[in-house]
Amino acid sequence: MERPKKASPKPRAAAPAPVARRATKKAAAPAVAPSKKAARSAKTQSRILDAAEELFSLHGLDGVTIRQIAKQAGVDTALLHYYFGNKTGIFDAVLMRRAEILNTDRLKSLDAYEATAGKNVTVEGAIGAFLRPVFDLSIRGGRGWKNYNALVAQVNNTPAWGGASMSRSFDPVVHRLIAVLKRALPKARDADLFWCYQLLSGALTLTFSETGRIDRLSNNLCRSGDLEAIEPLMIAYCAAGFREACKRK
Amino acid sequence: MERPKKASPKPRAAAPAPVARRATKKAAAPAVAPSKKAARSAKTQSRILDAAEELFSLHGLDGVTIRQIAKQAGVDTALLHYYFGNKTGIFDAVLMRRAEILNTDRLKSLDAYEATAGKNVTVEGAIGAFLRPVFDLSIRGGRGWKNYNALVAQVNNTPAWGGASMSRSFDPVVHRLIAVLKRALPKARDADLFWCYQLLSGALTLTFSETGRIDRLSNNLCRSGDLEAIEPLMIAYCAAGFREACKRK
DNA sequence: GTCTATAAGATGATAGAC
DNA sequence: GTCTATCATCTTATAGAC
Repeated sequence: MERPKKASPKPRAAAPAPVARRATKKAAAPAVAPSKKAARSAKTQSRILDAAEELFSLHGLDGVTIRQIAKQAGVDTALLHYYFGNKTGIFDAVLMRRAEILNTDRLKSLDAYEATAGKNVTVEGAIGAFLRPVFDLSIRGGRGWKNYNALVAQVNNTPAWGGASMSRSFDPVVHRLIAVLKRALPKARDADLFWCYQLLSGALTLTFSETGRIDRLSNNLCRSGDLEAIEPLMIAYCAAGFREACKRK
Repeated sequence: MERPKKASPKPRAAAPAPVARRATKKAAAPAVAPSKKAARSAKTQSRILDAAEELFSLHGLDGVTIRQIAKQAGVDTALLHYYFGNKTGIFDAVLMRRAEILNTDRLKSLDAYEATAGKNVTVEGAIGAFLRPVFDLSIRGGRGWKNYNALVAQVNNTPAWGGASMSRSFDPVVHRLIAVLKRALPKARDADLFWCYQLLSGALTLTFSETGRIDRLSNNLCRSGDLEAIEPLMIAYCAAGFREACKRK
């Protein structure tokens, strides 16, 4: 987003950060009202983020206007600025909202796998523990998670607003995955493990982008949205890939 | 690109298609001038497409304005409309320009491999024949090919302007690849082959998007642009993946 | 073929009423 | 907290001079 734009004339304090201000509210207000208002506010913000998430996942950061988001969320554009400051503020909020949840799930999954596998860590097991949470959320988490994953696929492949966001969100948990994989592949070179992860990452994000291309390509033999079918196949594919590519020298 | 825009008020004949018009030019013109002019025109169009290719590869269709393209190409915006009609006309022209070349190279490569391998077709061989042309062009074809490949990576992962374009450009040669692979994996189910191709496609396009993420993730142990390093590793990885995933039932 | 000028409208952002 | 109204700017696209 480094388009040559008018340098925002008045760089006033970006967003009033309503959540923070709520704490400083005068205590004279009725006991029930504040929490009720807060709940309402949280709900509105959620609606805004849901709408933004869906639109961004379809058209990318620059393909969506503030007005479109506001319209789809059923609120006024001014509210988006009130809550999130500007357009990139909305975009970042969309990305952060679910990243933490996914990271927590993945770390728990890897921890649990390592604990039960003990000395017998396998490549399939490690990759499965890494992939299962994101498949679970996409399959059972509702449309929001599907939209989020499709958005991540775009971010992952877009230089301008891609690399940095992905690193910030996901690098720690990837390092955790690599550490587990090293127990199954003790002779593998670090560089090869990272390269293999990149191949896994590309395969994963394209799968979640669900563009419908595989449907056309296969004459409807495969369906983009059929995540149940692709999950076990992907684990087998990537595990074999890691094993083979990491035995080279 | 289905943003709610003013439906272009005057749907006049899109582009004057200057190349076509050249043929109908009055023959009274001097013998040398027409071809000289044509060469100049072709060069200008090339410059425009080069600029558009680079900007689109960085920011996507909606992240680039006609003015930016014109500025980078060193020409006036009106010229872009003259040659390509509108913005999507430029985008399509960018995608088509190199697609044919790449497809031809790939088909030749697969034909040559099948001819020399005879009965001994291997998964590595087929995938190598499919991948080598695109790696060669990216490594030795200059910056234009790098930009094009990065753009394809975005298109591949963007639902709105993704699935259809990719199918139109690349489905035939993918079917050719699958046909060759079937000779190495005669027992594989068609659906599994298509799914595996999707995993290969995601890995391939992310590699060419060169977002710099792998550099950060690996603390500069791997470099996004180091295609020579990733090519043999990718062939080994994907071949092992195909073999393993296609033996399931 | 290329440029100047401009139409016609969309966009991000803000101020201020309630 | 939410809405109305609006600014200043940017956008695509076209007409017409040369």
